[in-house]
Amino acid sequence: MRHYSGQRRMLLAVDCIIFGFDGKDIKLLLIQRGLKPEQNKWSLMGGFLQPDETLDESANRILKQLTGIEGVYMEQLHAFSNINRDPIERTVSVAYFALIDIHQYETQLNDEYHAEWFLLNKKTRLIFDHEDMVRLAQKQLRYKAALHPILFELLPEKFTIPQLQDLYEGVYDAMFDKRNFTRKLMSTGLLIKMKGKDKSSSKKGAYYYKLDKKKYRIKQASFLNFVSKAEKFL
Amino acid sequence: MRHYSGQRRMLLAVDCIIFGFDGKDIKLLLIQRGLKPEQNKWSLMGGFLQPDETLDESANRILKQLTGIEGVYMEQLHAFSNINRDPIERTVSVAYFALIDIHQYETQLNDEYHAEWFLLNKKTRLIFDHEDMVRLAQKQLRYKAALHPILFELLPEKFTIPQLQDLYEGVYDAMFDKRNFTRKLMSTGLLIKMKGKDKSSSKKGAYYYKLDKKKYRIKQASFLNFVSKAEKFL
DNA sequence: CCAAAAGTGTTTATACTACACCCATGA
DNA sequence: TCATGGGTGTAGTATAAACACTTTTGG
Repeated sequence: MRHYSGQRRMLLAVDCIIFGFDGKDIKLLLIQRGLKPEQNKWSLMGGFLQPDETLDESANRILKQLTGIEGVYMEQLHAFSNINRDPIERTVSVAYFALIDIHQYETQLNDEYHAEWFLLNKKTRLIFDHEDMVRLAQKQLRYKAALHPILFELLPEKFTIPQLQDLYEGVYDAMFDKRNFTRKLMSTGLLIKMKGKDKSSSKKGAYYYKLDKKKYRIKQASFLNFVSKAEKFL
Repeated sequence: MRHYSGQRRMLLAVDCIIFGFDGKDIKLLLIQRGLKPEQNKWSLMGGFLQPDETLDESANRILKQLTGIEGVYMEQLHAFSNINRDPIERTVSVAYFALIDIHQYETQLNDEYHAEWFLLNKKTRLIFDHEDMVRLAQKQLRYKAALHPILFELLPEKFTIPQLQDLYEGVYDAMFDKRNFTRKLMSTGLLIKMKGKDKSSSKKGAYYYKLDKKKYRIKQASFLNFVSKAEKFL
């Protein structure tokens, strides 16, 4: 037997929700769709699953095509399968979300795709069910970041505590007490204080920190509690 | 335009990891596969996604075919896409996991499929990548149950605290202090004490409780802390 | 010298852990 | 009457929350 008979084959797509942080705000990378239908409308970066690749490989290929970057944090989010989600043809799409450091890559954007960073809360109309995908990704980001230290993926090698706090406050759309925030952060043992200071946002300057990468890899698999109960969900 | 051109269509399958609890142990519902290849080997219950259904609908249809039951807790787990996961033909499978009360349904099993309940830790060899699916489902069950009160889905309407504790201990393969466990449980406000007692497992008998369904629906969306940090993951 | 952001401690309340004895009953 | 499992309380520790002043320095 070479095939299953009597079953219909379908298109499988992969769409990437790409989050970035510019030091102040959380942003979403969108492209102007080249294909019809909905040509020139804003859309997530996506593509079709190829015969010789897994979904993970496909998502990484797509991310690389658009941004030129590889090896970033990426996880499978959800498969979307509404029958008419793509008006042209039945297509099931598996959404992935990725976290990248904007600064490292903003110059690498591939112009061919007319990509742009959008503020996450500035609701841009997207094609198909891409808005559902973004909503779910945002929910998942909050969920995950409340328990695991994944938001470091959005920061450059060197970062300051106030930057980190801005990031968490952006993700949860909430304000945190900086004393309690700093204490929690330090209690993880994940941060290493560096010599220099970042003076770009104050006269006094804020110390740079970097991640203790060894501990980071271990702790990713375990729970943390960055965010208080009430704030874990909106 | 009626179709996307130049893209290959593929088979999409849905496989269901069905967990049950018999009052003592957590079990997994497996079937003897009717189709070749691997005919007569044990397998998850699965099927192909049909043109007129979403993945959620497909998973529910498959569950109903096998067990006759509907309306149980079910969530999408993950899409599995290894290129040769099915040796016959490239097939991407979306796994779902379901929680059902064994007692309510054990008589409804459809004999056509030679279904049987297996102890979760008794490692039965499964076809394809179904063991990966089960492992991931088990991990997800632990993750979710540490934060949300989903394990009630495995119990009948009326249940006792010791049953509930057996259930949690089974899921986490750990022992909990019954005083602390009871206190945590009661502090959720989700349980309503009933008149009768279950005398099937002791002479004194244990009080029956039922869920406060209204509060349950609200709390499912929020965090709980049934399990201590150390035990959230194995 | 002063505006603006960085950095730092203490107190209180809540939640978690460890731990041991009495109760009810059927056999 | 006794073996079996069910039910209950407390004290100590750890974690989280609320809260305000001092430091640094470029302009």
